[in-house]
Amino acid sequence: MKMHNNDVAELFDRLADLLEIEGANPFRVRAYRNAARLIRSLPRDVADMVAAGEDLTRLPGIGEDLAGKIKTIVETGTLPLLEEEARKVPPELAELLEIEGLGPKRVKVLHEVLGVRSLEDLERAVNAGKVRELPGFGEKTERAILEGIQRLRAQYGRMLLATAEPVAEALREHLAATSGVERVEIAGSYRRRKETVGDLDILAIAAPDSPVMDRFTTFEAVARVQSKGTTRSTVHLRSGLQVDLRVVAPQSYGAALQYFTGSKAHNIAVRRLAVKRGLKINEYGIFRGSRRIGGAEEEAVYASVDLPWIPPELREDRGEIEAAMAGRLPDLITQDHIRGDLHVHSKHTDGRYSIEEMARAARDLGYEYIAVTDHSRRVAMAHGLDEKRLRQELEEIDRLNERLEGIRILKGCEVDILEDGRLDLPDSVLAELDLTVCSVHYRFNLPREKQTARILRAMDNPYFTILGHPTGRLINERDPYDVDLDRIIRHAAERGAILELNAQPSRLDLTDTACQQAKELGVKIAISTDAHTVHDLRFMRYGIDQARRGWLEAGDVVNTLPLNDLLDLMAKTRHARAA
DNA sequence: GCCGTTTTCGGCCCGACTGTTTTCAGTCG
Repeated sequence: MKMHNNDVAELFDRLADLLEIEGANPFRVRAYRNAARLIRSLPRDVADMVAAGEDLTRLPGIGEDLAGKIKTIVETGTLPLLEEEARKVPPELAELLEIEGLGPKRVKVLHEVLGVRSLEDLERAVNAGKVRELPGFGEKTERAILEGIQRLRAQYGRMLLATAEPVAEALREHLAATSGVERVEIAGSYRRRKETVGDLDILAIAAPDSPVMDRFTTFEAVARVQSKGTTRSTVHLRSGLQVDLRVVAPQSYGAALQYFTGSKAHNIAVRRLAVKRGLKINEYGIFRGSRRIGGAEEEAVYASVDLPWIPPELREDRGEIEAAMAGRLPDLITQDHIRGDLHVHSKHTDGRYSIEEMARAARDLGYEYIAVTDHSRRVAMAHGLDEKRLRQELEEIDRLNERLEGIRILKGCEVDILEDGRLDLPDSVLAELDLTVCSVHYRFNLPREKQTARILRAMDNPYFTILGHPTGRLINERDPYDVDLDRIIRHAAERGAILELNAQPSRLDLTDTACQQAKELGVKIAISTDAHTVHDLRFMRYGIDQARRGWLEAGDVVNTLPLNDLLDLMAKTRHARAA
């Protein structure tokens, strides 16, 4: 079985867990975790890189040893060191690290003294009153462990950004309306606009006598107060979301904002630069010795290490520091660049509104154009269009375009990519369209080779324009289908095909790193909402967030083009393939 | 385990909060 990047990263993470419980050198543990993180972010499979004889030690954080272990993993599917460690430490113990308040030291004690191996064992030990007798444990710890077990069992993983947003904004306003509060900002992965958030990190400037902490812990959505101090408190909301509030002094606000925005890897990289310059950066400011030299504004943190301010969406230590040093940070796309939406449905298939209603809603957003892309016949569940019904829709669009001012409706179709890679409608009718969004909706479980070949073949069709939701994933619900995305992106580059960044909050398909790779290979992206209602058109901003995380600039995205330029590009794309 | 115009050895980001201590270890972010 071929080992993909996630599989390799998984093994390193497991090894890091076991080493940590064993009490190994924490920097060694970190080296494995860093490697796992790096491998997950790579655009290509390390297995392919190994097969091609590439030098893996050129990757940051990968030395001779890890390069050798990667090679072993992709060639044998396993890692002797991991198996050896698994004999010393029961691998199930790693699960206990997920419990809030339990780290490697305590897990080790639980295992060695009480023989705990699993969540169930731990639960029994707590109920038998044995845990409180251990050194360093007490009754409160016992209760915290029980609660932690329950939360872990109820937990589904990280929350969609779009799900967290309403409560996050309500909380922000609640805090901002508190007396003595000068500024409030949500930092963390929320500010970096990651597709999911694990918790919220809120930062505030407040006068010393401000009741902001009380206002925070008594917010109506709070289910449980985990800790409460003068500068930091943690609560859990009813939705399950954990929220931290930190109160900082005005002269530290910028440093704190930078620090709590993260990512952790980005901060470590920035601080390393600071150390080289004899500076210390922490959440209170920038210091030379004990003397503060800045920290009120975030820009000063970057300026202190000779960098321009870096947009939060880029702060993942995926090259943004190097780009900033070289003065080559991207000029990231914004919502204002967007001139239209190239993937929307109407009530002719599974949408809820008429074409006219969708077009007017798009015009209200300030768009120049909207492409109606109803489903093709194969998607029977959505009452997909056959040739005849599609032609009727095209006639309706002609009539609307004559009548409607200020918006142009483009003729499109979300054409199903059949199992063998053919498109679901004959070329004769596809030729009448301005563009196609071609997508996979069935047979997600094809073997990788077949799934990849299916999509590559579809791209060769002269009427293929945009690959819709390229991996089919639904965040927290459905994994991407097994497909060689690297090959697909390369093929798109060769064929002049466009890839969609589907802006549905639960799809956000392509991922940030895939966007980055597409950009590097010169593949254009369409950021589209896949709207089924007029309200869904507003999902565009989540697509923009993701695009920014993927380093995209306006010039990388086709729906920033004025109408005529867009139509020219679509026509050229077809000629390129037909030739 | 990685890494290097201050180093091939000795560093590796750093502070708050909790619960258990009697001055601090463990955990978290």
